[in-house]
Amino acid sequence: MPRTSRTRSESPRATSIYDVAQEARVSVFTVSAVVNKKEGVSAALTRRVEAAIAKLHYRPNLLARSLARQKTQTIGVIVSDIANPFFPDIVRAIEDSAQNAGYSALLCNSDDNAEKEARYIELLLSKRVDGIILNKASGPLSAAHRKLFTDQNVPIVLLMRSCANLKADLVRTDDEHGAALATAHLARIGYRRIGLVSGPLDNSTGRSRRQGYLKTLEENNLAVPEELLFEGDYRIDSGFRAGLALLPRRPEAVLVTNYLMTVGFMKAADEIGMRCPEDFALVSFDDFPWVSCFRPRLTTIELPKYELGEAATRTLLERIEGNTARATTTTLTPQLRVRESCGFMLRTREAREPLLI
Amino acid sequence: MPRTSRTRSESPRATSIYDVAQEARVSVFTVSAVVNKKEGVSAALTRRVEAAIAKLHYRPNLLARSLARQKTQTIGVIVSDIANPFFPDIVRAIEDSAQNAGYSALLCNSDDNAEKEARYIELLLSKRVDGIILNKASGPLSAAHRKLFTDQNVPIVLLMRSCANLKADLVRTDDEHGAALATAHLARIGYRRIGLVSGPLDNSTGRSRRQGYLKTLEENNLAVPEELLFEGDYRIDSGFRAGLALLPRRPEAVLVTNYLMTVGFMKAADEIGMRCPEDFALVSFDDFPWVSCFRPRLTTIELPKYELGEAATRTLLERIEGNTARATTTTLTPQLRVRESCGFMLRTREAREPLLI
DNA sequence: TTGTAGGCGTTATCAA
DNA sequence: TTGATAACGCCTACAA
Repeated sequence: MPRTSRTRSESPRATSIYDVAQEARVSVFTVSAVVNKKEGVSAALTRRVEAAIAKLHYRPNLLARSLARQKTQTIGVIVSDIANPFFPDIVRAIEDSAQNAGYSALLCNSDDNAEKEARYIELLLSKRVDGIILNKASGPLSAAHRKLFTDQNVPIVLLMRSCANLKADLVRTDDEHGAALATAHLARIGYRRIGLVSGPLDNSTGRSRRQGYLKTLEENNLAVPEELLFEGDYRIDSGFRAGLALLPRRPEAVLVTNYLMTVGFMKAADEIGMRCPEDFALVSFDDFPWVSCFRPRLTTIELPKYELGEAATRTLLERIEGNTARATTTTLTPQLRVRESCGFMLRTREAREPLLI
Repeated sequence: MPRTSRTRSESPRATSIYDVAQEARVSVFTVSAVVNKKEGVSAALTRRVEAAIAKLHYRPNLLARSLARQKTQTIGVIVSDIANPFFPDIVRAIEDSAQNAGYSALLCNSDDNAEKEARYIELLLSKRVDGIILNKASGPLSAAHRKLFTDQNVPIVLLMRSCANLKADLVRTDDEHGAALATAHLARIGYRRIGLVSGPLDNSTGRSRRQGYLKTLEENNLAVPEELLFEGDYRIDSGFRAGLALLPRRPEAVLVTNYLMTVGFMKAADEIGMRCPEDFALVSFDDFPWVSCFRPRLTTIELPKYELGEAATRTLLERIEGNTARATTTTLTPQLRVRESCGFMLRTREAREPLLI
């Protein structure tokens, strides 16, 4: 058989299964069987092969294996931006879970840009990943791409954001509930003019959080303060602009639907010279270990990031292993963490003071 | 030629270069030439091939290409933990730069654990990545692994931490200088009992920062307060323990050498009931957009994270493209950002007061 | 300019 | 139990 003169590369080829077979005086089949721990290779040959492997430092070329097996043991992960602190924990969980199951993760940042996302999807598919975890950019999926997924039979699980024209597994948090928790908390404290800094309304997360907010206002017989609604894009700058726009209109409280926008919002408050919670109350989305260390301590809606990543990976791997049941939605429950930025302590103290007079 | 009956898989094969060749009534060579935009294919055939590609939605299998070309257009990235806020920006930069040059990034978390790191290195090598960016775990590299790199001719660039027995390119920040800047600033304000919460001293970063601190104490004729030195591991909990250990000993100031440990340290201060900067001054390492929004505003040594990732990728890609010059070290300069936690404002006010009496 | 066929390093089928 | 050999899908030296 081939393996003749090494025409192309001058650098010595890495030792292949042929070299091992030759060294151990067996066929490549036997080497392959030993490497893959298959039953039924005699002890004698197994020993010889193992010795040859050790001697030659043989390591199977996973590229060739992937090509032959039609399986790469690799998943693609597309998030909008790993530098957004919402994602690192999720990606960490994905990588952990994938690795434990023998998979690696290819990381992509879409910047919530449909074109970039489309390019990444094609790339991942060309690289023949076994599945994709997708934090979908705003907007629908192109028909061509949808066809690609089904044609190539590559499972995909949606992370956080659903996609109108793609019925795939979805792993998300209960955003409407989260926003409702936050809004209800503010209403309970006694605020009536409660503003909202939402995410983009062309995706499910942004809409759900807004919905939870609106529903709760209604439940509390609070009018929707149209001049206190702001649509951001989950980035710092939009939070900053939201602050500049909303704070002069004197909201009593505001719900900011992610951490980065809260950061921008607080910057704006600094510039304007308004303090939280004295001049306005705030509840933020997403919790981090450091928010309880600095003032104002943010009252937040905690999103179980690591669990999100775990669930997404678990779901994807099940699909890869052959689960063909219909698409599921896994919804994790967020939690309200009351601290200081909502002015809870403040109000209760104020409320007590009149009694003291 | 082969491509006979489809023995193995029942699911329809993805369209391959052969299908395109057949559809366009040309040879695979011609298709390959068109796909790779090689000179010298007649306009007529080019048209036919392109039509066939479009009709069949052909996308080259990058796995097969990698195997044939002996190049995967993929780099491996091993960091201790993407959930540590120091890394997301770096990884983002790496992914951006890699993508721009036509490479993808495989992400791995070593948890600063030598065994885990070793497993990842073997995995990446087996996957035939074209190069590796390594934020080395503490401890030397095993001889076997060093041999692997040279044998397989896979370039590697070290990120932040050097490695005693591996002469490879290194991209890092000037940690000694950074720590010196911080310490000098504290000394200038007038503190004399300055503590240190260092990282692990078995790696270069931890040692350098400690060295910068010690050197600067000496330059300022300050004794080393042995009871105010604490060796942490860059995680929150070690910062917390550092706080519990050091704060009761009443340091005037403390240099905490990363953000997560600062978070733990502040938690400890909260529990003990000591305030920053009133009861102790603090300078932290690493800066984030949100540190200026919450109190106390941290005075920090800013590390150019994105630039670090860019430089590491650039260096690696040059090696991959064939640069064989001797190993280089790229050192980026950190910067002092004076805010409130160092007590600068406080002290200057106090300093003025006596004059007012 | 285009085609033929061998090689990349595995896996897996089918004989022996 | 083992071996020979055809895939996997692409690239490319060499021939035509």
